[in-house]
Amino acid sequence: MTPSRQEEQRGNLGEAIKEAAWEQIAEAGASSLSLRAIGRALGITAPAIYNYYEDRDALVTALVIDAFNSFGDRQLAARDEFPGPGQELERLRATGLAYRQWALDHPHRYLLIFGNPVPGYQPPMQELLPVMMRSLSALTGCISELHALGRIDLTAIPRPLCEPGNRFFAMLEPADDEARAVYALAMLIWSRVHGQVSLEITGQLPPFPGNGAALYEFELDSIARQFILPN
Amino acid sequence: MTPSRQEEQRGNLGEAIKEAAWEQIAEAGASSLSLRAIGRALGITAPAIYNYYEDRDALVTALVIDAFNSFGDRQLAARDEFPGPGQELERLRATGLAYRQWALDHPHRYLLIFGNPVPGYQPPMQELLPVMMRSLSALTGCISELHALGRIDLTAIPRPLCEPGNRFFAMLEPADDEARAVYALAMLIWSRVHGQVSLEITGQLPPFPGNGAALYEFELDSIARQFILPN
DNA sequence: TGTACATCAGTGAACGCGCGTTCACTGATGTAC
DNA sequence: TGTACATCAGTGAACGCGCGTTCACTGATGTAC
Repeated sequence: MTPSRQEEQRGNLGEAIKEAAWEQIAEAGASSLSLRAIGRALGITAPAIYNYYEDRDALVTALVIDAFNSFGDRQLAARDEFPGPGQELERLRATGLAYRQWALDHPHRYLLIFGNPVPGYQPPMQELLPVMMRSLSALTGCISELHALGRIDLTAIPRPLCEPGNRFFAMLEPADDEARAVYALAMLIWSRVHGQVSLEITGQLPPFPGNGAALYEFELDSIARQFILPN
Repeated sequence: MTPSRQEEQRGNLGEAIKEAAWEQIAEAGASSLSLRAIGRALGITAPAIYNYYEDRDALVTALVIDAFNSFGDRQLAARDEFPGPGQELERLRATGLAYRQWALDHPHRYLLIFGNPVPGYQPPMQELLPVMMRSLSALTGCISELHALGRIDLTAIPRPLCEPGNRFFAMLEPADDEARAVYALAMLIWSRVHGQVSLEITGQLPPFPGNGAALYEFELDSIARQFILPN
């Protein structure tokens, strides 16, 4: 059954609303997202939006999910440009570079999902957690893969981080010490990468306005040197 | 001349306004700061606030400055607990630990100064830059000090980061390559430290809810191992 | 010590604004016979 | 092919709300003689 004209229209306006929302967020940040302003931008009235999203929070949730998916897609695509065996390090590096590049391309989306919480918005964690995990799956996948090849230097990862008994590890079904170490490393890498990227896109990395790339690549190399064994 | 009762009162209410503002920020974030709500909390009317701050932006600026100063003070005090010669590494470590602890103690102040920009607030950079620099002066001071002792491994710092010709280095008067390398290292450290701290206080570092300290101390050690030569 | 005056922190009403959400509606589109 | 009906996306008015900021004011406090 092909979609009726009504259904087509419905789908299109639903997307157009999100696009207008992103434009607003890019101009003034996520916290000043306004249904009335979206309506104005699209030449419709604000109540029309309720045909597409239950309320303002539902729209924000849709935006967050889209952002996570776009972010994850970009990293997975970059990783998959080095599909061969023996290219594990290249895959990790490509994932890291894609992480930063997506954030630079979409600073407001990055800040929406990883920055300050949006005031008044209560994120539906149950719905968001899987899509958030997926958005980091290229990174965790690369690390797991290297670990399977015995190339993660487990001795470089501090013991306390591998202990069971916290809510995150509880989600990984049968996790042994090694599996936990692998995840701990992924989070450590994430933390370093996020630090620079978040300072960079908020304009707070003063020394290197033109050299963010150099600092970032140095950090990726530092990570590889510190935790990954040569082949 | 001792302050008149009017002047005393004036000073106290000015401070009380900031305290009430911090309480509001702690509850709902900086972007929902409202003069009327502050008035309500203090049992005064909103226009009275205009006797103390020119407008809402001026109040936010005062809060930002206070936060930077409190943040800087804490790090400088922690550093100064190891005043002896030969305690340079302890000073650096104490500074780093104080950085995280202050952020954990005052997450909303940290997010105000280093997180997403406050929507609608245009920070007066000229006024804020010195106080921001001071808030990181414990870190930059420790690094300079180690450098003076020849204990910074300059070969570990990538060349591109030390090149002149960007706005930050332009502020440092007679800067040679080495001085630039020292600042570059400080910013690199800042970026790593900020990454973990910002994820931690926004509740996004899932694996280590109780182990943030362990990961953080590991990162401080990694920094020392990577960039600082043994005595 | 007492009186007249000046100061000025805080008031309360008002301005114009924007917001999310509800609700009865209308009018174009699509369906059934 | 033509007519009667059903659907439902979008409208426009209204609800109650909160906001920053202005302004003329008042009344307690402090000062000068």
